[in-house]
Amino acid sequence: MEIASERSGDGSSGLKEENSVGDDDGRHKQEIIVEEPLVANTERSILEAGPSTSPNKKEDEVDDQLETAKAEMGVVREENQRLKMCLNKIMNEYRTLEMQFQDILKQQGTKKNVDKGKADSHEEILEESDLVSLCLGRVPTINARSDEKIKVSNKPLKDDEGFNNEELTLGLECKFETSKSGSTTEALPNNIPSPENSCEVPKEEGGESKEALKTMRDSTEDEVAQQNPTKKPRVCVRARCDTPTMNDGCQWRKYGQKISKGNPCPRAYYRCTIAPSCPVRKQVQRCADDKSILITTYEGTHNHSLPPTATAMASTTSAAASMLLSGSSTSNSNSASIPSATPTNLHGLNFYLSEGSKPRQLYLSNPALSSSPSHPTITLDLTTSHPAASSSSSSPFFRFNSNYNNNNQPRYPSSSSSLSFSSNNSSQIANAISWSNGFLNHNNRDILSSVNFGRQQQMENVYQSYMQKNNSNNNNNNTSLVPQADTISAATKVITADPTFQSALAAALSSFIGGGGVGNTRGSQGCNFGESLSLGQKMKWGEVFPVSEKGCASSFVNKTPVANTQTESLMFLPPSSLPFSSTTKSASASPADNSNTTIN
DNA sequence: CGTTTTTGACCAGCGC
DNA sequence: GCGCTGGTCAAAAACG
Repeated sequence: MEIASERSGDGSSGLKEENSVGDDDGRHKQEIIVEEPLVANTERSILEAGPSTSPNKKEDEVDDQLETAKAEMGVVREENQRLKMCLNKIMNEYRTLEMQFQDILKQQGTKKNVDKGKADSHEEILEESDLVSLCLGRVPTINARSDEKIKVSNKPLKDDEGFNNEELTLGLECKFETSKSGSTTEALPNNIPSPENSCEVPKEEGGESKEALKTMRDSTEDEVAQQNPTKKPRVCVRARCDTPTMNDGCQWRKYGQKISKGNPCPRAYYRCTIAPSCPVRKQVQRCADDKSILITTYEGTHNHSLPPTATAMASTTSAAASMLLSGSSTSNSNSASIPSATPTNLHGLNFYLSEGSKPRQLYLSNPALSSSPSHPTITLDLTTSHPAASSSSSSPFFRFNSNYNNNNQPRYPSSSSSLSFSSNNSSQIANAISWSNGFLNHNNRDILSSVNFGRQQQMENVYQSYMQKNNSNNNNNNTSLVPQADTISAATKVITADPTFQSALAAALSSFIGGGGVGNTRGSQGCNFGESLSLGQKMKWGEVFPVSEKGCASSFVNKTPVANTQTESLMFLPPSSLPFSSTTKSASASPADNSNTTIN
């Protein structure tokens, strides 16, 4: 379309010729004009070539060539006529199909309205998303808007971009949306109830579908919170902690306490006191089954600057919440910083996250907590005793749980598994996480990238090294270099059952994400999530856990500061050892139970 | 004295 | 409409 227009602009004679045909459709003109400059150039070249021959012959030749050219033009005109008719036919068919499609959509929307008693927002949202899918796939004849949509389809998302960008995001997230209407090819395999499936599309905002769509596109829970305060996304963190609260670096003020049903332990309500207007709140409650597990639920996004120690958890929760908000987006490209990976058999949602040209993935395992269906909740499980562990993997280090995910079916094959905290054997990669969040922070303060804990095979190397280390410590030098599967499994259990390891890992992860620092909260008697590693912002596992063929590195903390804080790529590349012997500044995730994180 | 915590009351949403 | 439950408010108490 654009090429045709440009070329037609060059050949003005061709344009006149074409206009003389009497076309009544400008679009058709442009399509057909593509052929015209060639004819005009031919004529021109013929005329220009004339003066080199004798006058009489020259005139005859010119006349012949003119006649030939006219004949050719006639042929071209006929061809143009035929093309025009074809185009008209195609356009008519297209319009008919479009009308039929819209009728179908309207019928579906009407059904939904009848079934759910909800207002026009459904229909409008469907129409919008449908519009996007049509635009992305249609022949370039619709209008300038569709062209713009296609043009912006590769641009990074920005909150303040206009409607076009919003439509872009819609298109990218059509998997979630259209799965609601059952018209997508990549709908969630999960048996997710459709109202939940749409994630953060505010459902009860009838008549404000544009706002709702924008909310979804912006992928910030603040937007959602403003429009729909009752459905803020929540991020639930489960961690073993002996202390009343988990120190996440932020300042909290307790404003309430309740005994919730089904749990003898009271639930405490805190709100952030760093800024008076900060909307962030958290709930802290002990797990009823295992009181050593502290369940901290975060809600909202800080609207103020955070101390360094608070950025860890804030970024984490923001990332997780935004994952919920953003749902899925792109599915076909890999981040350059993420190594290629084997296809994974993941038991859970596979969230594809996109930060401009850097899509990343997050795999969510099976749902374990769904305490509040009205709140989209994502759970970061830093424990190993969770009941859901047995269903997805033996003992994953980390798990993300989402109450939107209702079965165990893998969603997408992993094209770029970045973090594989698999603790199972080679046939099963249970939890691969590519975790990033810089794009999730609407204040653009905490720009983080991916956390790559390597792949499943690499974790086996961890086990091997760990076993080797253990064997070495036990003066048992007869061990095979390649442990058996049950040995690996046993080692896995030992490793993951160690709360020190979990806390250290949590601390490391949080520190990687947030940049770690020194805790400063008043009531910092809790587990330290933010006050943890002061690691560099860009690290590789090979640096953190120095690769050694047989041995165990003495320290896994090597600082590798990076100047560019906007691309804090955290990659845990193939580890061949698991030397969790902490050094001075390392891994004090919780002063209560893991001030010295050493696994022996 | 300022800040935080405690705790009963109140309100809203939801299911029956 | 009623009751249950989760969440919040606000006054009083506690703390540093």
